[in-house]
Amino acid sequence: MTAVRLSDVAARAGVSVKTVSNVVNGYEHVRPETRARVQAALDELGYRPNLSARSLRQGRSGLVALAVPALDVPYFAELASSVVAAATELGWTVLVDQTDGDAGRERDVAAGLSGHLIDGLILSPVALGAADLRRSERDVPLVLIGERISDGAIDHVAVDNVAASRTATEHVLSLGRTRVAALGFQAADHAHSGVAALRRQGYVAALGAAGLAADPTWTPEISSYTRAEGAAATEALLAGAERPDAIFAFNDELALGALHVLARHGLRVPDDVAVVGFDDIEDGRYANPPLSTVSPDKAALAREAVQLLQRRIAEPSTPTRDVQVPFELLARDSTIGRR
Amino acid sequence: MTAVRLSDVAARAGVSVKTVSNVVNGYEHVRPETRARVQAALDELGYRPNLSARSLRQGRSGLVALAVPALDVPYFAELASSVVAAATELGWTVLVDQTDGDAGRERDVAAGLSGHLIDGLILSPVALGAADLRRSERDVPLVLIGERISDGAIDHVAVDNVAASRTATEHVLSLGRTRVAALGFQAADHAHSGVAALRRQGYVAALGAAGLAADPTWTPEISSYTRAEGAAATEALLAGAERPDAIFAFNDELALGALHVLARHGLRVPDDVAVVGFDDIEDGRYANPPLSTVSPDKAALAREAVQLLQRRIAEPSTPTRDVQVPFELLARDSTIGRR
DNA sequence: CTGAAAGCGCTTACAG
DNA sequence: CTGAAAGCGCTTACAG
Repeated sequence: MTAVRLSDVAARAGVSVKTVSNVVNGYEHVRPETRARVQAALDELGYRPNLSARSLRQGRSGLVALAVPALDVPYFAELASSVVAAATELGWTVLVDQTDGDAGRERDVAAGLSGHLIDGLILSPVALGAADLRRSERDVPLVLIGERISDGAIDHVAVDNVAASRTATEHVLSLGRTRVAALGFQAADHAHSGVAALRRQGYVAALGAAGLAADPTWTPEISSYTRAEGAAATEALLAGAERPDAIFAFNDELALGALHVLARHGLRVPDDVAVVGFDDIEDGRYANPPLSTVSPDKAALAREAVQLLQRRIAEPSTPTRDVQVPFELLARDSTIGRR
Repeated sequence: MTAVRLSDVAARAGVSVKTVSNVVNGYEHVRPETRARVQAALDELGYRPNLSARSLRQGRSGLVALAVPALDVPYFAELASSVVAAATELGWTVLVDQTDGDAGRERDVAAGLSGHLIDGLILSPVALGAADLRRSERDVPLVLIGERISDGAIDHVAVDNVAASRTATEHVLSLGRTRVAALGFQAADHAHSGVAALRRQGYVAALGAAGLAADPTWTPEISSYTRAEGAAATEALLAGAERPDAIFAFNDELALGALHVLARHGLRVPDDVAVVGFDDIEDGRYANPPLSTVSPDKAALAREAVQLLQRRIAEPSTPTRDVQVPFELLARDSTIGRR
């Protein structure tokens, strides 16, 4: 709590505050011997700048926020980790915030985290649509991540969910499966997030191209993308008259729940039922059997989001961009068996 | 970027800045009609306080930091989620930081996150010992979480790792297993964290009480607590002359790696090998088979940490405390089979 | 290359 | 119950 101020350092070094500030901020034109004297004083006193003061003065804090629905959801945890890494390289400190997928929290966060504290925000929205976000009196540079809810009015980075979902469906179809259940359909009032609708679209398109129609009995509605919901929905599927021979889960957690229930029922994966997920979270790689999945390039997602934000902060009125990052289908044991 | 200031609101409402400040901060003695007029101006202008200015003035920011080694490690992700929830209840905003288990980063973070920006810090150290932490010129209230590296000089909250580890070991011994391997021993120079040493202690104690000795062939050294390491160590165990009939992994990720390899080798869990982990991460609940584990009360851990920090911030010189939170053994299929 | 001084937006004694 | 003014620690034109 010893609050060493710039002026303390200045007194010690026998120079003005301005000169100390110059040294601290790496300003070029300081005489070497002055610099050395100031640096010595800085070190002796253990000076560290007061960021509140600096931020008040400059109008920038060097803080950016990342807001995700939940930190304990593996996908978001992995994403957060990547974003923090990418932002740290730029010398930013990241304030990670948890919205719980709550519209109010998302709005608050989009409104600038209740204060002129952050220079920018990367938001993974669930509850809020593009319209809400545009309407909200934002005064903070914003980049949306992971959802194609943007209508072009806000910078946005995501994977092509429709194509990716179609690829996953085609993968199990190519294995000769014809009764392909989908886990992830949501009732209209839950489907704000967009992801559900987009992945559904890809699934239906792939079925259609194969001359198949989506069968409502194989597309149970679920309320959240958790293992528990995946397990419950799979139980329901298995209770039906005919058993699916493949399950495409719209995220890995749903798939892991499905795997759990299939094992409980003594069904073999993939022989009886093939399972493919989406997200490529680490859990899937070590599941029994290892989970096939669509792997979005999370590092690219994070990198692009941070770059878009940097650009937006530097030039607030630059045209918005919509960046797509690549994905890849990882065929593991849960669809193609032991290699 | 419309930067509405207190003085703008004051002008609009026809009162002084002081009065607006009083209303914003919920000061009691403001005449109701004045309050109403100010509130109206506040709403119309969409005023939001500048936190940098407030923090500069008050010396407090309302920000606390949580520093964990990695956000994408399930245990820390779940812990972070709990801490954020507990802190939010106090009206704090949490800045989550990732140290990568790097000593330099931990030191920086302990030194106040490079600026008088945060009011306090909850740190889950890996690389730094109590001595380092005490020595570092800290000027920020600090609470340590999860490791018993504290020597009483710093507030600390954790589970009783020795007792918990002993309980896990006793559990498999009580099932009649006698060749109990342990996954989690670390070479001395990796064992900074203390957790490895403490859990090892509990394991050895339980074996000893059962008249058994720890056998080096069943306690392979591992370098990190990941699924990959758990898998590799289990491969090594299975390559040995005699097979263990139980594995106690010092965390669930190691255990999940073990489960993966046991399945690959066609071994039945728990019939051939029982497996018990530590941490109770969600992945374990849906593993095949579901993973028995020691479950520390993470919510309590988070709550206590936040309370200790609140107390330390309010009274910087209050005596340090060492809080232990309860744990519970969850016996699931991986040790006791299908119920 | 360096200094003196203003001002970022807020809160808080101090008056009234 | 309300106002005028100082000051938190910094950066930045403005001089020299």
